Amino acid sequence: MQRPAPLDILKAHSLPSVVQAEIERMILAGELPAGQRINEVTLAGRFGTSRGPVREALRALAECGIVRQERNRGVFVREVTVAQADEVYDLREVLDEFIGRRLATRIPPAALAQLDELVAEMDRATQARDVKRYHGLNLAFHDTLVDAVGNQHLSATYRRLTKELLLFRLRGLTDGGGFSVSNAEHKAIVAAIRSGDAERAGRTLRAHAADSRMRMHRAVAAAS
Amino acid sequence: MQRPAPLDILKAHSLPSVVQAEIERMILAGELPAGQRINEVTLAGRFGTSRGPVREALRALAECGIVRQERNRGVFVREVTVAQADEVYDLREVLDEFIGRRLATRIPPAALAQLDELVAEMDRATQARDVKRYHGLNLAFHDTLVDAVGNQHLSATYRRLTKELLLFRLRGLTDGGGFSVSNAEHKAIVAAIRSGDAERAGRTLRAHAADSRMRMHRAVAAAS
DNA sequence: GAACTGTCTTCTGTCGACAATCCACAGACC
DNA sequence: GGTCTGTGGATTGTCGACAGAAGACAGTTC
Repeated sequence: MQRPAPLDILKAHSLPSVVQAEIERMILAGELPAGQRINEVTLAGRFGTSRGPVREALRALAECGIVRQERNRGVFVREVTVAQADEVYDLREVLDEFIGRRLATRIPPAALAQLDELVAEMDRATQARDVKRYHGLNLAFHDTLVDAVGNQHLSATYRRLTKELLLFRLRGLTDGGGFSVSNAEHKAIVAAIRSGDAERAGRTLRAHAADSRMRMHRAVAAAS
Repeated sequence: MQRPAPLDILKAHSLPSVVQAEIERMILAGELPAGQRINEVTLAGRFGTSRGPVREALRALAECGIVRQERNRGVFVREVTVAQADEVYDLREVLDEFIGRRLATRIPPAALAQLDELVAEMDRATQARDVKRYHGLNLAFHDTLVDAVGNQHLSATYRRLTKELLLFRLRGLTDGGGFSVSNAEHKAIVAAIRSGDAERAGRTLRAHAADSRMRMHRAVAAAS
């Protein structure tokens, strides 16, 4: 995954693009709570633009499911239900298994090294009790996995689903309960991939996704 | 999958929505060839609106990958390369297998009946040598399959991929070579699902996707 | 006291206009 | 003759303004 030249970055990022990215960041960071109504003029004022670019950005976010649009009523931060999160987990299990099977037979050495590094970092974060850093590393770990496959459509699909799950976790229950994902699972994943056994790697990654879903259900049950 | 009340349809379909749907239709119908530059004023004139709604529609289409936006240069109908189509097929195989496994154990009777009906219709279309009708029925067959799972995220993801493949086929080679997909495969799929054997149904559907990919490669090879 | 209705405010939906940018073409220079 | 540069037209990016719908509030009626 090579990144474009610095000059292209400035040219590609039009005003609506950066507005879109910023709104998405605000939502995923929890600054705009789920269900919250989004006021166009307020946002435009915050960004120092007119409503046009804001509307285009919101339209794009609506298309990828981050916000919901109601005619003549405005846009709202999408509220993800438990049932919908379950649907997403169904897909994630399938995609994760695919990722595992593929990587077991053809993972780029650089990606494998990066996974080792991330696991080590997560160990350090665990020792330092740095939950926030651990969480970030965990996301990076899965991003590295999916990108290592080298299928951009897969990466895009996976990221879309991940965002939705992130949105769901913001729905109130702050899942934050410590190091929810044990690093041992991550080590098992890397080991399975390194073994070259497609079946085993696929099974391990699918189990990881299933565990994640189980934790979600437990958190929901505990909150209600 | 219940459809909204008639009143909601009018209320939900805002002007940018219908513009978006119409542009998408024009592209997927081949009226706007791949790589073609899209002129905003022309489109706005055709729809009798100003450029605002058209811009919002294009923005949404760019987000779901139908068109490509270049800053200060305009939007172009997306050109799908063979490599990208291959990526999509990788995903389709995985999703199709999932669909098969799920449906084998829990397909709604109504959906199964509809599949039977569609297969019968395709037989009739084959006898009548109605290629266009057969193609439409084929799309409906797969739509019915994916929707029968009852996972809206799966349906949305699958449709996105299908659109991209449709876009690819429009790229010049008109795949049109008769009844490219044998109805025998469809019958095998329905039979496998009806048997309740998840393994078998998954395998059958995955093979169907793989065959589709092979046909694509052959068409490309023949065209070059 | 509760429900209904009319008005008022706020916000979205849409439009036309202006500025900035890019592309094509013609002319000049080497 | 080929390449570079300057100009003109066309198109996009952005803005401010107006019309219309939705919701809130108060007044009225049963």
